[in-house]
Amino acid sequence: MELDDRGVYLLSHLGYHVADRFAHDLAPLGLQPAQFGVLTHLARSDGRSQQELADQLGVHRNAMVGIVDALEGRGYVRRARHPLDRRAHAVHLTESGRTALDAARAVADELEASVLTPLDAAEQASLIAMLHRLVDHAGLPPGVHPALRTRLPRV
Amino acid sequence: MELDDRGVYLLSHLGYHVADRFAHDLAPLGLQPAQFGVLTHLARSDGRSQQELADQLGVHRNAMVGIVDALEGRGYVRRARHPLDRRAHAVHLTESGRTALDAARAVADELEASVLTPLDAAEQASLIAMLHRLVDHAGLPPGVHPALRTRLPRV
DNA sequence: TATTGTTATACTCTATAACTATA
DNA sequence: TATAGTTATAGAGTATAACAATA
Repeated sequence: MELDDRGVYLLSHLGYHVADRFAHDLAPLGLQPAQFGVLTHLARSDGRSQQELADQLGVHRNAMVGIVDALEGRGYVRRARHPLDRRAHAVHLTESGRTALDAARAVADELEASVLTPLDAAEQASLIAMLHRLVDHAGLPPGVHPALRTRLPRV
Repeated sequence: MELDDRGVYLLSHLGYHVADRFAHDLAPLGLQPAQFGVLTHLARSDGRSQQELADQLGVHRNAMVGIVDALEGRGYVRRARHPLDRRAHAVHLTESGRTALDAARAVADELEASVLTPLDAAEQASLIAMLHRLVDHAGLPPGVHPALRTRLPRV
């Protein structure tokens, strides 16, 4: 049995490749995958505290400081007073953050199309459905995974 | 479009998870993924130099020193004089190295079965065939991928 | 002059702890 | 006493450079 015939090998190989390409394609927008993750969460529910964001992304709150710093430095989010807890910051998506998120999503769509090119529409749907079942079975929490944790594109 | 519906997201999420579990399951054998990779290559063609092994695994020769050190320390390989080049070492798989490799392959088989449990035999074959096509299309070199580069199981 | 294996160094990342201000 | 955010520190991991032996 060759390495390349194992599903686990193919999955991890392809998974790393895709995560790597995503980080690389995202770089021109000044975004890292983890930062994209934060923008995504904020788009669904704005004004989260850093601790909440950290929990949702599966990172430590210490690391979230730097992520929010970077996003704020680019004007993609702003820290505001939290209405219920004066210890916490309410992190808000700005207009340019919204624009950046849309651009990042376009990058993800292009990558998706590029990676899945060899499959026709029915095959793509079938693949995604099967991957979904595997993810569910593995008990992986939605929206949180190690590739989003850090990772700069290597030059 | 939710994150979880993207193929690229599912692929990277699952890929990282599988690589992580493999490293974890391999640890009791005293092997890291990269070391498993070296044993696999030696099983196919014994007596390679460290430089050749480094090329095949996609790591730097400096890093191969430590990998071979670890394998030699456990008695899984031995460094011998290279018949053609006195600068180089010929790395040979030992009997216990062969045993360890077989055990590691069993670990990989168990992981494969565990991960793919939700799919019936036909679906598994279909998934693997599609992944194969995606890997080929992405131009990923066989037998070399980042997850095999290092990675200790996190406690 | 280039290459193999090796070692040492520097750099990056990550994880932990510690501090403050609130609760 | 516990928690949110922050900062500093230490530890691990990785990459780069430099060296001796040989080609």
